[in-house]
Amino acid sequence: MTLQQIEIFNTLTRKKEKFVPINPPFVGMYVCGPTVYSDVHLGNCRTFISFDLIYRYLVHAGYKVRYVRNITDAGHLEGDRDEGEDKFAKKAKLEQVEPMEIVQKYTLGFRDVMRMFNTLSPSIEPTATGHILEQIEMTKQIIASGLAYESNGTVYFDVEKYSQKNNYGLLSNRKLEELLEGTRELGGQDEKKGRLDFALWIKAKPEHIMRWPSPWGSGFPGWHIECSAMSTKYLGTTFDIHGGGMDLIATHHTNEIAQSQACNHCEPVKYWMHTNMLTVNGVRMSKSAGNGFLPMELFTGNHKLLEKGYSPMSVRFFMLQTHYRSTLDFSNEALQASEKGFERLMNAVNTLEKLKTSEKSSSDIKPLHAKCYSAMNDDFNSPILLAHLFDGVKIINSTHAGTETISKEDLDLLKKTFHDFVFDVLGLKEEESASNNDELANNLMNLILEIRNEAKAKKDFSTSDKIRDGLAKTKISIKDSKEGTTWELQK
RNA sequence: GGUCAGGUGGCCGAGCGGCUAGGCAGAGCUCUGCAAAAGCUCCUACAGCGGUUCAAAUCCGCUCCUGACCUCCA
Repeated sequence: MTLQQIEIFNTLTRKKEKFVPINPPFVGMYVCGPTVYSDVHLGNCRTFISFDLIYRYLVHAGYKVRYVRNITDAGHLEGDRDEGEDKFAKKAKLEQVEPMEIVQKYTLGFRDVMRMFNTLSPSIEPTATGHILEQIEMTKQIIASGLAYESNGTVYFDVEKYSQKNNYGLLSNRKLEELLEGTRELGGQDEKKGRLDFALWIKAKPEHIMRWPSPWGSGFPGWHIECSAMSTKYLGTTFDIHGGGMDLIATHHTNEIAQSQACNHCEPVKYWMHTNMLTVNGVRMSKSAGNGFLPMELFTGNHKLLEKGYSPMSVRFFMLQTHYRSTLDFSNEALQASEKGFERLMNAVNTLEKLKTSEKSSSDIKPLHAKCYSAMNDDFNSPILLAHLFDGVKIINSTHAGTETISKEDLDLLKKTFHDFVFDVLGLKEEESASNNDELANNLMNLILEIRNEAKAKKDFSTSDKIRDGLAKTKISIKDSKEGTTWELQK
């Protein structure tokens, strides 16, 4: 198929731009992944689900995407300013295990959650500890270019010197003077020369377990260098898309640009994309705020703010109903609305297979098909896409009810539209229920429904209603239609 | 304090100069033995105050409110 013309909101320019890959149809996309020292919370998941949508659409639109998402398993410190404890070491001490056991546990947990949300795996999922050499090499090159210096075993990036020839605050739209205002004065004992300088390599204290030899002694990499090193290694010195949460703009991505620029002497990224935050009662969900939801809590409903559990696909649908650059507020009501909406959409997808065709169509499917593409081409506007798909749902249900007609040709296009967008692009899927995967339940239910239909045929409605009410008490709902009676487990 | 986003109907959320999405909830009707599902119809909002315009939820100004970033966090 021909490539779709997509517009992407670029954080660099703060406006939508035509997406023109450096080397079409190939696209390189790097997304900052999780730091695996604890369970991912729902806010993290939102970002990865957003980029899953973006990845899926780019692939659907005909691009050959190399999608790289890192696993941060080293180098992050508690607290600020290159001091404090290593997060992994802290957690390991707490759980009395090796730091790498922490890494393993939460990496596997993260992948499980991503699988439940039906996200596609990245093409490459590199780890920080697997790329220590690359990070050391990059640090050496930055020192060689004169933009970093070693001080007592720690290597710092010289932000003020970098700023003489580059715009350090390019991505965050801040001036150096403004940034300097927000920092403290350096004390006499500081190793750093400048207040904004940040560490590329950090000297390990004696008790530090995760450490590697380097030209500057035994230590570990700084906070930001892993992404620069790994994106350069797998996508080149300049690549198409770099993504992450909006909270990474000011520090992490700003420093990433500076490092890559200092090392490779070119702008590392053409399009910077940032997803907005998930909020709870208007406040950002975060680990430090203690208002984080774990995916499993949401699925099971085992959380004090939840009335019930919600399935992974309902949650995915909930997130897709909001544009990735808007904040999304989390509430029982909103989740319940999404659950119902998702169900309606999936019911229509099933009904689609049963539709009978006519000579002529009473509505035109081609515009609907085109509008779905327009929605996604406009900076991946999934809420608009869903609105169009619900127009399609109405057509499907009306045709099924006999108030509309559809031709063979239009039905084929409608099916293709739904399959492409619901499954391939939005990444939604039918959720398993007892009604389609449990043979015993099926056999029992068939018998019960047969008895009920016999009662109905004899107009013995007290018996048929007794069966229906009894089933309802065990969370089984049944529906009578012209084609027969169906059943399903209530959510 | 600095920087930047927002404030849309009962709720969630698109739109961002004229055609006034969509989902959920609510009301009525059709279908049905009754339900459920589905269909049809109704409910029509853009924080406030000014201004620009033939025309503003959409542009400009002011006011109020909320949030984010500036410190680890997607």
